[in-house]
Amino acid sequence: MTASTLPVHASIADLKALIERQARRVTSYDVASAAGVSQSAVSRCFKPGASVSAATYARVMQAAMELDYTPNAAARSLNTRRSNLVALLLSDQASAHYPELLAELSHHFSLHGMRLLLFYVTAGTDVDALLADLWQHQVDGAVLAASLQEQHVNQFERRRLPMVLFNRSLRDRQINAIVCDQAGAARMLVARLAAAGHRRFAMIAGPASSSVALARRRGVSERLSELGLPAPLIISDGHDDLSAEHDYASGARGLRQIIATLGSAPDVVICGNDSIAIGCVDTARAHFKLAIPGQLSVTGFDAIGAASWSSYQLTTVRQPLRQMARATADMLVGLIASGASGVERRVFSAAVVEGATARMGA
Amino acid sequence: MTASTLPVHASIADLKALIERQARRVTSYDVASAAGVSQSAVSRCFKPGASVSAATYARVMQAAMELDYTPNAAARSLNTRRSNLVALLLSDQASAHYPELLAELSHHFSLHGMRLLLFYVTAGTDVDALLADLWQHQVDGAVLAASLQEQHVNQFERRRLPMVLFNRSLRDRQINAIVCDQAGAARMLVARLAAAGHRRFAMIAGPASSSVALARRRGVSERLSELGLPAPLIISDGHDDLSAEHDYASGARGLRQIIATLGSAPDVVICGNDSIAIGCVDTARAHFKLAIPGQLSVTGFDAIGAASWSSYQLTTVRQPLRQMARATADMLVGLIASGASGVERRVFSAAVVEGATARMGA
DNA sequence: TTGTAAGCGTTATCAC
DNA sequence: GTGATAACGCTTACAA
Repeated sequence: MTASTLPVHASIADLKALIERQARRVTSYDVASAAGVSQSAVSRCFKPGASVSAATYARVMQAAMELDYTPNAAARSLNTRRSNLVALLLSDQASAHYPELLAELSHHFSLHGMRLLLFYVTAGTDVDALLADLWQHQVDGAVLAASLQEQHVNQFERRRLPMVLFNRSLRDRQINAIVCDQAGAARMLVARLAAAGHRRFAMIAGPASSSVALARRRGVSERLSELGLPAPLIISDGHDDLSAEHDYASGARGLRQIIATLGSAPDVVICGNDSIAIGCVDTARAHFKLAIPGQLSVTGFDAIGAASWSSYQLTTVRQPLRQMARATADMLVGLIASGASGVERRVFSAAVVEGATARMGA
Repeated sequence: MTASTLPVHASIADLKALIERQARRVTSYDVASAAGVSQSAVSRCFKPGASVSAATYARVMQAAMELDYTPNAAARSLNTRRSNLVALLLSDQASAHYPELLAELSHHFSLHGMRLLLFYVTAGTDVDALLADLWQHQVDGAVLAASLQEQHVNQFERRRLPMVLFNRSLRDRQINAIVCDQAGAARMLVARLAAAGHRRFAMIAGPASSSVALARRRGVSERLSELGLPAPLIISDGHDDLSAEHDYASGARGLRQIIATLGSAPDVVICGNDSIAIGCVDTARAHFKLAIPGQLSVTGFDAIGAASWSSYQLTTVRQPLRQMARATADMLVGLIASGASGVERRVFSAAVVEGATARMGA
């Protein structure tokens, strides 16, 4: 027993000292020599479905543990051409409106052994430089949750980098995407409001730079026209400075503008998102002394945390964000694994959350 | 002219076809052969301060462009031992309370050419597995913005991986950190409230698992005792399910519990964060019909977006989050560059935001 | 300034 | 099951 263990321990200590002196990393060669096997045996032990005898495996793992050995992802990536990295292109809008998105995506990708490399796309971002950096990192795929110009999206295709658009699409282009039917959600909301007797609609839309906001706006207009109701008065701030405070302020401003324009309150104000809606509700109550939903209905989108606060209990629309995050990971992982080219577009639908800020007939 | 350009174009097309056929990536060798230089010349052209003649540089860049060449970060990382990757360990608490943190960190690291690799640490996370994955990725450093056990933090030191703790610290340990003086902020708040005449204090603390929440709680208690005021009644939910809704609900529950325990409302309720405070304000108004701040003062922490909404105008405390993010990037980049070992701890201080939910004497 | 050649630490192919 | 050996694509002395 001592005869077999002592020499091993001695050599492990020596090895560690040697590695230290040479200021290099612990490699699979070190583990191999410590375990008395070949380097390729070590490599196999760290590959999930490889054929190694139990005895070899045990000795290798023991040595690896004693040396604090960890496989080097850069070296592996060089060889396998798989980095297990996924680029996430995120706008500050997306992260502001869907704080849980990131955690969900991260979670689902990690289930597949993949990690997220973060690329924030904000107003001042040099997208070309960002992409140049992105290509270098050899990511296996990308999730596009930021609005990019078509020319930039095209580069992903040219480089054959698997990608999935999240809640956005490109006109006249078939691209893999996970989306929520924003227009459909808006249409449904309009239909329910109309059924409950609302006739004079107004809307405070989100930023025109957001495809989500545009789709909601389109859905509202179209459905109203189909129902033979008058076109809504639509207010839209040109704000790209996306912060909850800004949205709140545009809700407040928007309502004032609507009432100034119409001369009186409409039946309902459909707001492009919940922050806007809350700003609208607060202004309606405090400034115009309107009872909600008695004298004015207000609705939002997204079902953020504050929407359920008892002061608001906002009538809003919830996207199945967790499912969408999961679908995004599954789709991208599938594309990466199969190298497939078939374009798929998964459309989720949103659900109206009946709160207490809109009259909804029985 | 044609004599010099035509052949080049022909060979570039051939080269692209060849690479395509061999299903391999475009390498610096391809660029070298297209530009008629050696591979190392190409490498130099992509290295910032290298010595290359203008003519060579131009031809290389031309060829690189035509071939869509991009340096391979994995290969570079393999021999420079620098990945330009920073691991960000994030709790869902941190991302929920500081939605802008991520964007700020990402921005400041990108200024140094570094990208964030995301590691979410949530309740169910297997931290050992997470760290195993982290080591493999050869990150140059790590930002720890999640609560980890000491044994896990120690592993970063053992592996000599530069790290910076964000808004947390380890008892009896000197570790590089960027923090905000939560206890100091709480003390200042207490002092101001006491000066304005508040005597009976209560607190609805955040989760005991959060070091930030604990520090705030400690600051409140200590300062009150120094002032010779009675110890506060402290309510704390054991909630680790961190969502804005949950915080809001604990604010509501907390106030009921406080009033039930004391038999009447205290002078002020200091809440561990803004969501809790807003829940408390709503319940005070709607359920207990208390005028705020007339009959009850309420304060929060963090100055989230909703704190400034006109229904609340919360008196709260703001951390200089952007500066802290910047300092984090600077510190970590410095540590990576210098291989330094000196421990530094930068402490930022927070500022009271005078809202309308607490009586603050002149 | 430019080219040659030796790594960096893996995985993969192929005999044994 | 196991061990040589050749990539993977780059950086970096060193020589020219």
